[in-house]
Amino acid sequence: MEISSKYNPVEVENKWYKYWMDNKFFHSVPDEREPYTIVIPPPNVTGILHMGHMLNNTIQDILVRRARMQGKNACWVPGTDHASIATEAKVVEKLAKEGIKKTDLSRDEFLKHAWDWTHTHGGIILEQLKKLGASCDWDRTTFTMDEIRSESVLKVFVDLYNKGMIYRGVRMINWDPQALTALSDEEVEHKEVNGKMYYLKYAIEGEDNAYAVVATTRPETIMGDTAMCIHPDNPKTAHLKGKRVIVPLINRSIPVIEDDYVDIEFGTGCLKVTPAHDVNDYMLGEKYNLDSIDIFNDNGTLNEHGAMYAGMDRFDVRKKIESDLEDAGLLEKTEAYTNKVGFSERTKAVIEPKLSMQWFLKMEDIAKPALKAVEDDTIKFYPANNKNLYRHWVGNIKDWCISRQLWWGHQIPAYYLPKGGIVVGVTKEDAYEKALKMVDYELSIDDLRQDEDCLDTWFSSWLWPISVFDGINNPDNEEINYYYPTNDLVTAPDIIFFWVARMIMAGYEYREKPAFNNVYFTGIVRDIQGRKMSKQLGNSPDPIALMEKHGADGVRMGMLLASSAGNDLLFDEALCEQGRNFNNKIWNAFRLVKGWEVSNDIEQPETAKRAIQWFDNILTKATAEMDDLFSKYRLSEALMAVYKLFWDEFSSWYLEMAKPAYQQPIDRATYEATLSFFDSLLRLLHPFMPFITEELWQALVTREEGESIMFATLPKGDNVDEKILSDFEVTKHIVAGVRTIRLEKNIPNREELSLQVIGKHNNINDCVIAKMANLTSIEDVKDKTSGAAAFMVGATEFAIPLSESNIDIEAEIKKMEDEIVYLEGFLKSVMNKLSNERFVQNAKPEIVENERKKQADAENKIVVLKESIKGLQG
RNA sequence: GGGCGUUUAGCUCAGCUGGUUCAGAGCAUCUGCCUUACAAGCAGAGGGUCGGCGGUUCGAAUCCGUCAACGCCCACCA
Repeated sequence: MEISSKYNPVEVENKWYKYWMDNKFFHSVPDEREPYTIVIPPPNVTGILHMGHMLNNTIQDILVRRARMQGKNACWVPGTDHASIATEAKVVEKLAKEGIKKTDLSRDEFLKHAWDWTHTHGGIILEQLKKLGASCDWDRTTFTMDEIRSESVLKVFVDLYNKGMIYRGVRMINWDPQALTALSDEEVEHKEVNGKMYYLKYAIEGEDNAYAVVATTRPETIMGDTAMCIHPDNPKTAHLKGKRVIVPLINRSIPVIEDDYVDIEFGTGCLKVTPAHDVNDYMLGEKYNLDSIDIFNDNGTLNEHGAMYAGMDRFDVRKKIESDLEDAGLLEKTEAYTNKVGFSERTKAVIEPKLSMQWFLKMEDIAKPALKAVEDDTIKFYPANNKNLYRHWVGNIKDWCISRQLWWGHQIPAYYLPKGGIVVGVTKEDAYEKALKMVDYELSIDDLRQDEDCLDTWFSSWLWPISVFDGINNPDNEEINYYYPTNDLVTAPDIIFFWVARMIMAGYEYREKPAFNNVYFTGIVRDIQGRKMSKQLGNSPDPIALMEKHGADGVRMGMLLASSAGNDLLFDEALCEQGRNFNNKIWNAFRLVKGWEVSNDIEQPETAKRAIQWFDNILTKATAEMDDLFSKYRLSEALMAVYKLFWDEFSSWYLEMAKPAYQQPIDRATYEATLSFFDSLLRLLHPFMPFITEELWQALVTREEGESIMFATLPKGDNVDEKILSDFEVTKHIVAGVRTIRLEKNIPNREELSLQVIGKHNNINDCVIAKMANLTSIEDVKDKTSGAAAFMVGATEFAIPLSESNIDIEAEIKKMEDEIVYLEGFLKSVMNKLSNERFVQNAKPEIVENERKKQADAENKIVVLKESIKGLQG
């Protein structure tokens, strides 16, 4: 045999990807067809492919390929994200290894390093996606910091500023002491941490040996205390009213204030107030006009306000101050305590609340249309329960801190004037022109000083569905008008706030249209034990290695099999094996069909006619099922439907029926029908498994250069003849019945048998039964041969006369008696229902009718079986 | 502390508005097969009190209540 019995994906996959690229099959330009658009969630420019990307992009590719095969003008736009914090951190780390400190570099010098890094490591991930078969329009590859995208970002900033939606102000923000930047609320993860509750003794001024005890988790912040707060109605602390207390160790006197913010039940009833380092304390500070003492440097060490701890790290101070307080007799006790601590989503550093001057975007108005769109299903979420999450967040939205103290990103296009004041302009020249109109003094362009900060990465990615078509800079260009709104967005639910919600807002703000019609939220890829995949655990397989081992098609299928809609996915490499096995199954079915010798002179056997008629219907039915499943984004189930169609219906049933006898040629009509079925199956499979389907589609019949299954239209799911299908189900049961008897009686398949039918039987598929079960005859009889092995399908009994050695009358009787016992139990439950007057009165007529039918069938079967037993015994 | 979700076969999951072929699928398991496409395979089989309890109903995996376990999101209790 010249074709290997094992499918070898690797070379096949490379070959066809190149073919698709060479022919520019992924490229889309606007035309008269209906567009279908997806924008990729841009991966970090210097990132590498992980399993989450694999899942996400497999799903996108399935959707895009399917749309393409539905005749739509499919456009999947790829690109990468500059990932401000993550990339800057990597570059800083790399420089550190070379002994270079970021602070020793100028902004321009640093950016040169960052661009070098980006050019060296950038875009690797896109190359990796090609291995997966991603049919992105690579000619459209964009980057959030390329010229068009950068200009878009700056324009939007200026526009929002001019509309009064962007403002600058001092607020309590989340400070990342490692990345040395402010973060938005969304970039902070709150986690439970086992720590201690410290009970500190604050001496009461003017009283000897009298203390007010404060419970705190952060003793290192006492140097920032500017008040102690009690509840006005708390009798336990009433004696402190109007007093002052002394901050331990540093002996500074602070007032006792009263506010009902304090929880009487919690701790000691005394709260230390550190306005510079706690959001609540800050609010108290505002309310009572307290001083704010910032005791931290930006990197989390204490500054000069930290007194004897100046220069030490905040966590070292916590340890040190504990023993110092103890030595001073000012630590009453400590207790184990669990509280929630904020961590930087990127650097994992503990966040420090910090009072700081930052840029903010007002969210209230911009959020309104975005809330409505999801609420009224203009934008549909799959699974829909994410709507709750979305509604809650968008409904309670706070202003977005958009400035970052980083260099890698879009520098904020705001310029400070020498004598105070800010101008905002896309370019320095724009800003200068504006500035000239504002000031009454001599001003040169060099007098303008640009804000040092850059914008949050998400401030560029929220424009993505628009900016990739240049719809910000050229709002009326052909592409944006054609491709926007995009159709589907496929993303992980953990960026619903970061990205999805904000894209919807930008969509309405700048296009007055939804950014996309549907959002498909994938699950999170976990390992088989349900743990998140992480570098630390080392439980994330290398996607490239997986694809080399099982083929991209196999891995795609493995991913999808595990990802039932709306659930996290427990990835198991065994699923890729299942995918690979399926590839092999398809491959071998192809080998069989291609191995047939075709003859024009043979008449088409009846079996083949029946098989073709049946398969035609079941194919159509499965197609309709898949259409329905796709419309609900239940891709995993759609794959399973076509999997079963191919493996069970086509391979195990159809091909076995259509197959000519050993070394015999096949008739032309059956051959053509089989090729046509195979072709349809490959089309249905193509979105899931692009490579093997292209390989076989090309080899199935002679194709022209430049043809591809990518553009073959999908089969239509029409109405089917249910009678043919249900008749065939009975046929299958009869065949299975014979096969079971062969197994039980140890009768080899090659040994021919005959079948007796006792009772009603539609003999339309008898030729099929004979072929599939290797029977010489099927005949209606009144009484079966004594000792024949019998089985029932419906109310009809089938029997196989056996040779002497196989007859076991006892066993036959036992089998039938067991069946009778079961049927009698069943009958009893049916009768219970039917004898219940309220059931007969209240239930729908067809339900009652059905129970009657069940009763009749069961009674009938029991009669047949009893007769049979009598026959055997007699 | 609020809100949401999940709980069905050994595993991963389907089961829409309560009643037909409602207890299912794939994988895994077991049995028999190197049968002339495929042992990465073929044929067959077993396996579940639908998380617990209570209620509504002629009838509940499905509706209601409650409890439990797990998961996620949000929130300023030091």
